[in-house]
Amino acid sequence: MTPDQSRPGLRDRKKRQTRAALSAAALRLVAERGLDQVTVEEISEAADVSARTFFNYFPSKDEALLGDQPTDREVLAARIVAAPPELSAFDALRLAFDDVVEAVEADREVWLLRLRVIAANPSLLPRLISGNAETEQVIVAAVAARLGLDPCHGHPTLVTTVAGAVLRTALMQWVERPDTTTLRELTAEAFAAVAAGLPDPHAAT
Amino acid sequence: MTPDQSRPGLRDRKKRQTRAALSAAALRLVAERGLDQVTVEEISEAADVSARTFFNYFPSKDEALLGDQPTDREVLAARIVAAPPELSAFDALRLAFDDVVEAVEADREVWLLRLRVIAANPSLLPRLISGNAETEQVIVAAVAARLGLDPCHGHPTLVTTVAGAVLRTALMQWVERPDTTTLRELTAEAFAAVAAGLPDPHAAT
DNA sequence: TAAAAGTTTGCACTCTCTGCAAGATCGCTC
DNA sequence: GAGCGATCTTGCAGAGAGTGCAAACTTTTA
Repeated sequence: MTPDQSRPGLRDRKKRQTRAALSAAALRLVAERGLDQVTVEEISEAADVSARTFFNYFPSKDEALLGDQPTDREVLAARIVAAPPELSAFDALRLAFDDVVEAVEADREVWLLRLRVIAANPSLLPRLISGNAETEQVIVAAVAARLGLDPCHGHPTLVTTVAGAVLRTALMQWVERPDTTTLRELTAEAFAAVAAGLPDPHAAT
Repeated sequence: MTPDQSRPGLRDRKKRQTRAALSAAALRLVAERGLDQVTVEEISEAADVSARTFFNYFPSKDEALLGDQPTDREVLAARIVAAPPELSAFDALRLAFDDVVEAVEADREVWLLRLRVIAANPSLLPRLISGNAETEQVIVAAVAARLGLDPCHGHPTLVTTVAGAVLRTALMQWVERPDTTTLRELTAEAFAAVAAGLPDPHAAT
C-alpha cells in the first residue's frame, strides 16, 4: 500500500531537513564569526542534533559549508557527454556549467552567503567546484569519454582543471559585485577570454 | 673576525637542516604509508626533534610535504613584472613559470617524490602551486601591476588561476611518465593548448 | 504488532595544532 | 672565555576535529 511513486518518505525528508539545517547553521555562524571561531559543537547545537550526528552528514566542518551534493556530479557528467557532438570538449564544459550557473542563481541568497564565507576564509577556496578531487575525476572521465580518449591522456584533465578555474574565478568575481552583473555574464566573459587564448584586455569593454 | 661575506651562520644552517630533515622525513614516510598513516610525532622523531618543534617550522602536516618556500613567491612576482613588455600577461606568466619548471627539474628526485605523494593523497593537490592563497594573491598583484589594472578587475585573477591550473596539470602528467617526457615539454604543450583556446586535439601528435 | 533496517547519540579515543614558560644554544661584546 | 641578549627547543596543558563502537530510538516492512 505504500505510494510507490510519490516517495520522498518521512525518513528521507528528515534527513534532508537535518542536512539543510546543519549546512545553514554552519554558513550563518561562520559568516558571523569566521571559520575557526565556530566549533562543530556549536553548529550541531544550532541545528538541534548532537555533534556526533554532524559527522554522520559531513566528513568535515568544511564540507558543510561547500554543499557539494553528490548527485550534482552525475548530472554534470551526463550533460557533458550529451552535449552536441560538434562542440569542442571545452565548449561542452562551458555549456554544462551553464546549468551550474543556473542552479547557483536559483539559490542566489544561499550561494552569495556561501561565496562570502569562502572569500573570507580562503582555505576553502581551492575546494570550490572541482577543487574536490572526486568531482574532478568524474568530469575528467566524462570529457575523456566524449573525446574517445584514454583518460590518462592529458587533454581531458587540462580542459577540466582550466574550466574549473574559470568558473571559480567567475564565482569569486560575482560575489564582489552581485548587483552590477549577473553570474551568467561573468562566466560567459571568462570562458570567452579563455577561448580567445587569454589576450590582454583592451581599454574598451 | 667573523667572515662577514660568507654568512650562512651556524644558527641558520641548523634551521635549514632541521627544516629539510623534517620535510624529507615527512615525504619519505608519507610515500611509504600514506598521509594519514603517519603522525607528526613520527615525522619529528625521524628528524630527531620534538613534535612541538615540528610546528615551529610548519603550520600543518601538509605544509611539510608541499615545500612552498616563501622566498619563491617574491622571485616569481619579480619575474612577472620584469617580463618583456610586448608579452601578454598570460605569456609573462608562461615565461615566469619556466623558472619554476627549471627549479623543479633541478630537484628532480625530490619533486618526483613530492608529486607522487600528492597524486596518492589528492587532498593535497589543490594546494600545489598557487592553490596557496598567499602565493596566488602575490601573483595576481604582480599581473595587475603589469597590466596597470585595478587588482579587482577580473582579468588578473583569471589569468593567474588558469595559468596555475595549467602548471598543476603539467606537473601531474609529468609524474605519471617522468621518463618519456620532460616537464618543460609538457608545460609548453599545455600552455600552447590554452593559448590556442583549448581546441580538441587532433589524432596527430 | 513485531522484526528488520536505518538513525541518533554518548563515550572513549587518537590526532592536530596552539599558548605558555622553562631551559638550552648561539652570537656577540668586553 | 665569561657574560648577556636573542633565538630555538621542548614539555605540558588544553581545545577541537574526527572515528569506531555499541546502546537506544525511529521508521519501514512484513
